Amino acid sequence: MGRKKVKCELISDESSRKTTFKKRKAGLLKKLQEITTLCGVIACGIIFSNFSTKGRSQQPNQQQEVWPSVPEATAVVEKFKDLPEKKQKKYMLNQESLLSASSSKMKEKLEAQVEKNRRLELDLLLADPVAAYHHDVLLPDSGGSEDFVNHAAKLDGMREIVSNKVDQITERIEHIKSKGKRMRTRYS
Amino acid sequence: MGRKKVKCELISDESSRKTTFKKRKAGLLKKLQEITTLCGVIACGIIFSNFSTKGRSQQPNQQQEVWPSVPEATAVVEKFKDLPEKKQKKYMLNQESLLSASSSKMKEKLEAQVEKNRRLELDLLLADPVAAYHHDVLLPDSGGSEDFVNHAAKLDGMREIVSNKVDQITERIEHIKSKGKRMRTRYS
DNA sequence: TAAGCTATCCTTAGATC
DNA sequence: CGATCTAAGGATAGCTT
Repeated sequence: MGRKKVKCELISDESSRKTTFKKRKAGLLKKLQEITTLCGVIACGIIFSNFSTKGRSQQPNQQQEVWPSVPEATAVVEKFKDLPEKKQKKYMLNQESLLSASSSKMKEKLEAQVEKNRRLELDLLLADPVAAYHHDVLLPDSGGSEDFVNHAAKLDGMREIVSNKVDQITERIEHIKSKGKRMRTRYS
Repeated sequence: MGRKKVKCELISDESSRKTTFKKRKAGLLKKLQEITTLCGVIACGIIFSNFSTKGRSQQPNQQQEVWPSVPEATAVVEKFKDLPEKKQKKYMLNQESLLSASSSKMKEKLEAQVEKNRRLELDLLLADPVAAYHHDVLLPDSGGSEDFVNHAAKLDGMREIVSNKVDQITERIEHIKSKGKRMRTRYS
């Protein structure tokens, strides 16, 4: 939109990135308001940003934008959390009946696994490299190109690690899938 | 928008209300995706609707639309819930400010804030962003085929998340590197 | 019922102050 | 910075298939 088309990628210039963020955030929240009113649905939106509010702030400050009011958003969030949990409980029941013949320790193990996965998912987000970028680059303030190079190097290393991890995961998935297929039917 | 302006109130005709909902939902999620990519922020959206999915469904079935993936949205939600209530209120954008914003100012004074605990947590995780995963991937196996199916599905979701992170990191690196060269790349 | 089509209205990138 | 303005690209209401 606007005077020029923009590529769908991170806006490099921080100033315009922040400006764009503010504008788009406003537009987004307005659209949330509209779909809620026009269609009679319940919705909420949560945005976390790390834009510094003060020029020389050395502290990365995490901010959240929420729509609609926090109480309402919280209610929606609770609702959202309820559904998946119920589904999960349902699944757990199936698992129990499936493993009923087995030791209760297996059940515990399964539950622990589910919990671990949940924790892991959260951790992955908290360790978001995007956050890391803000976190890191904002500190040295207007560092020279040296800082950027170092930082880039760090991220490079991180990417390599994560990239390898992706390959490992993919491999494991294939393994598990083939194993699962042999034992059972298929799944998408 | 479209051929005619619509009043900002519930659309009376259920059919067109549903159509509008589908269209606007798509637009909304797209905008979420865009602000995330363009501005490097973390966001999620949750929508509950009651539109019947099947032609002659009589039971009102509540459905949820989530962006991005459920695991990621869950993580954002967790993060949101973690913040103390006071802070939530402080950074809240409510409907009133949104409405009055159309005429003049929708500025939200957001003080700089130090999330020391969160920062520490981030630092720890950043030290080894994939440690948690590593720890987790090893355990599964055993159990029936359902386990494989379930596990594979989870890993699939996880891979998607991690894969996206890789892309983000790559993007960051390019951005930082170009910045380091003092060459502000233009985006067209 | 869903999928395309555009005329229109809306959002917003870039420029100014 | 933040508030405005404006040109352009985007989203979509009402129709058509």
